[in-house]
Amino acid sequence: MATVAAEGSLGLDVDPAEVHLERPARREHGDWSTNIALVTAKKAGTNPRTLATALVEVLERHLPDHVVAVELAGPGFINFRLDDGWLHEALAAVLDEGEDGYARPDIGHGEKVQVEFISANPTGPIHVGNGWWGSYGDALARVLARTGYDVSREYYVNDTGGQIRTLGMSLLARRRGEEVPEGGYRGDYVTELAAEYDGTDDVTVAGRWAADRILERIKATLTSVGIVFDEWYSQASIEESGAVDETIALLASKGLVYERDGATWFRSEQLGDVRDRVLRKANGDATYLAGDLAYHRDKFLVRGFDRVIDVFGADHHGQVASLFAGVEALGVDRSRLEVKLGQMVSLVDGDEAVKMGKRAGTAIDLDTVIADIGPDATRILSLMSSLDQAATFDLAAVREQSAENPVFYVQMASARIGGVGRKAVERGVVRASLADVDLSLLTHPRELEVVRCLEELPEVVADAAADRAPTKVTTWVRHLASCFHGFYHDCPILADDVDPALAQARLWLVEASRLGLAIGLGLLGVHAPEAM
RNA sequence: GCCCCUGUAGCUCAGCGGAUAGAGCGUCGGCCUCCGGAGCCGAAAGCGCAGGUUCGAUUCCUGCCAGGGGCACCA
Repeated sequence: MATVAAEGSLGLDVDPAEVHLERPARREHGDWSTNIALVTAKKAGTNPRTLATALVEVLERHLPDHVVAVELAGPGFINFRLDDGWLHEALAAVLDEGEDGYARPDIGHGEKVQVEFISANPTGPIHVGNGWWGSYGDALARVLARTGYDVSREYYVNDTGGQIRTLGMSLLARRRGEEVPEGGYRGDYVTELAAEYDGTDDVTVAGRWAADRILERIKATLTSVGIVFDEWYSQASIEESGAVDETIALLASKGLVYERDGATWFRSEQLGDVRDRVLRKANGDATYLAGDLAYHRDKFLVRGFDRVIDVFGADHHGQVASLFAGVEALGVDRSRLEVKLGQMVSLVDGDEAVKMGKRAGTAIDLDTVIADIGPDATRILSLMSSLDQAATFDLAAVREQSAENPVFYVQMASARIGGVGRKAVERGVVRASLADVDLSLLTHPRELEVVRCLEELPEVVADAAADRAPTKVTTWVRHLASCFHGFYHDCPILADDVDPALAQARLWLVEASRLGLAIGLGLLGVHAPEAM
């Protein structure tokens, strides 16, 4: 606002996309800062410092609300120093809007978006990577839901095809008390399921039965870490509905399909893929790609999602170009599809590397990790690094040094907040209504730091949504916890020598902290315990 | 060979166009008559290499080096 007023009176030609009003990294650079002189000087035919000096003079003649000083700094930044009043107003706004209303920027405008994630084949327990990418998908969905998107979470169940027959074959072998043949699934869970199976010897029937049982286990595992879905979409249902044939026919009608060597091919190369792909094999089976294209046709053209975000593991990178080619071929603008690839996750346990391999049954189950370090630690750890980072986690460090775990650091803040509430009750202190409390008594640097942090949350949430990066929320939550611990350490709330009016203001600051933590942890799917 | 991701403090990770690059663990040194010290304060220590774009690059572009992943009529 200040910059707008200034540019008006000087008649500058500014590019709004380049001009930023931001919080400087360093406190001594003021509360807010703008680079307007830096980016506009060349067009104005002058140098940044000269232009900034002129702008500062204009601004000093009519200071905006709460601004007490405007300064030229560094290469041409204009820094604004505010009185504490703006922070008190910000705090009041946080409390006024509350847990449901605060930090809910509408950037989605009701756009209908589907987030598809995990979608692990129901041929065995899900592994740690699924859990990591699942935490991402779930948190992203929560962030999008908070920022005005109409979100649907979906798990695509690959309950058909060769792998299901392989699963059935493995199950039947175990039931006969034999070894699982080469290429089959050898995990102990197959043996356990075989003992319960009393159906026919048909491999598909046996496979389907086992897949159903395994899927139930997967659901239970995911539920235990707070990951839930709106839809479990069956691949078999797509094939059985005839949608695959319809999709191939649709592509054929556009001249994008041809026959060769007995198979049906998709001309994906002309749409950006590295080569053409098979849709129907010589044996008559549809390929995974054909089913996936039918599935995406269903997402965009039948169910009408404006946007689809697919979260895959990096090991599925090879199918991305084909998918984009297919979506475009179906007449859907490819910008409506986003594919997020989660890099591989590796675990170590002290000095020992933890093996990851699925068919051999040596993969570390997500269940095992959850049982080891707990659901909250599992979730927050998986949301500490970005999806693009091939992260390594040391189970021993999280387990044995649990007191030093970041989860505990954040939850400790939550527990301390709960402790203040309990202590207040114990001492008969009742929080007065906000209208009767003077928040301007909050002048301690530690108190103001907490407010500054809380004030940033709406922007953090908006950035997390726009960048599809829920990890930004994790960073913020840890920062808030840090600010709160500092405040808690230096600013007694219920001690005898604290002025009652100040105690009231501090109680409300504690409440605002609780609220901020609840919003942040809620977006991450981590509990905010009142006691530990 | 081609495609994607990553190289930031001893270790694990944030930051991703701005002014003196952050956190946790580890190391070293302080703080408990006080609401949970599972905390707080301080110190040492870092942007793989080389060009380019820019007023300004850890951040964007190119090349190189190193690591991970992918290139099926499997899913």
